[in-house]
Amino acid sequence: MAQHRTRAALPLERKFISRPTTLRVVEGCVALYRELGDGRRLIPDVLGPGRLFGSGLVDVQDCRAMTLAATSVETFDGPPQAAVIDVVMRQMLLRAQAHAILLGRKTAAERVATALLDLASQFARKSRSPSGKGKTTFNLHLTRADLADWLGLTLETVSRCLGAFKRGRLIAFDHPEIITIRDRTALEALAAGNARAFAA
Amino acid sequence: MAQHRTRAALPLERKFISRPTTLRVVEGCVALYRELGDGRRLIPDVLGPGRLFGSGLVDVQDCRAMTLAATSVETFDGPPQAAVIDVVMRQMLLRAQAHAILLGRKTAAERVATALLDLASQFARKSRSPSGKGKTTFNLHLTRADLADWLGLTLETVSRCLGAFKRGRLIAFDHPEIITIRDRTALEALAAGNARAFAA
DNA sequence: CGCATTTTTGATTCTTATCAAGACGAGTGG
DNA sequence: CCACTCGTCTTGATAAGAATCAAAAATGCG
Repeated sequence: MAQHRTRAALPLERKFISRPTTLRVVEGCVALYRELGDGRRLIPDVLGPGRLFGSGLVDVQDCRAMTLAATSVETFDGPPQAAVIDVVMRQMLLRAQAHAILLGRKTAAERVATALLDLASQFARKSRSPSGKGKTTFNLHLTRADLADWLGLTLETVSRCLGAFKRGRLIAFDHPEIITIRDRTALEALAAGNARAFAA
Repeated sequence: MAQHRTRAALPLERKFISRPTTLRVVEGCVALYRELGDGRRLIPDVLGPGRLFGSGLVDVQDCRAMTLAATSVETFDGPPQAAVIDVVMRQMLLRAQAHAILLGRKTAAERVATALLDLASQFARKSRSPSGKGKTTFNLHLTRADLADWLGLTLETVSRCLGAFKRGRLIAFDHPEIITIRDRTALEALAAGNARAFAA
């Protein structure tokens, strides 16, 4: 599936990637983003380990990519195989459509719940202690502002939602970047649009 | 580019398409849509003549398609060529990302302005009279409710925006479905996010 | 010519954005 | 080790934008 590849080892902190190649996230987190003329910014997708991106794939047009943590990526020398492109594009499109629903028709709380579940699935640590059933802990690589630009909200609203979830025992966190999911069922109900609770 | 094709001639009015084939819009208008559990609905894309869609292409997952006017489509017998899929997917992804920005970061007026320009480019009538410079007239195949579901708004807000544009001489319409663009420049400025005017 | 659907318009409410301080944490230099 | 500072996060008060509720006007259809 992969052509000749080189480990690029970019332990960049919030550096920018603009080279025209295809890349795969090995560890860490990459966010695609676009800036409007004025201050507005939008992050259409957040990529965890295993996800592919690069020119001619995803950041079509004028999207840029930025690493949000100590991140390493592999580069592919030639253009990737057509079959690979197809699979990745399909996944991107699927995610884009799901995200469109989120942006167009979900409340703030529903958006944050959806985001938490997505990030948990991409960044979950395997260390689920014997006691923890369904409890997942993961590193939220995004700041509140990044989350806001991903979810079409403001950073204050994101913070309020996370606070409300914490008070409601859906999640837990001491450090604002290390999140534990305590009640996945409730989060999923929220994300799906059931459960009208937890206004920001 | 096209394989053996048959004119399917579906002069359906808001009928539903669910067959697993690849289709091309010949004339009329097709909207892809998804329904959430409760009443909420979202239209991720609206397709005019020339656009391709169908299974394994666009309405990936559980998107459905619906015709919004007397519409005819061609069907392709086999699966389309890989190159065709690639081009179409790329276009869809591009549009999806642009739409994500609209949904995530634009005001109601900006969204409606963007939609009008998009629809004008897809459905413009060639009959630009000698006097009309830049004036385009087109048939808005979508109802206000459809527009709302496309733009992540309510039908009332859409109606108010259109009314505001009409009063501001940006557009004109007597029949609510036949729209004429009178000031394309202003609309484009609005759509781009400049010009803070015309709150709903 | 009614009847049903869509559109417009108005009044009000709600959610979220905006504005404004603080609080917390990490890193720096004395 | 301790101020100091910068960036992020939290929290509160207020405001703006769009949703909701409600009811007319158009429009289209049988």
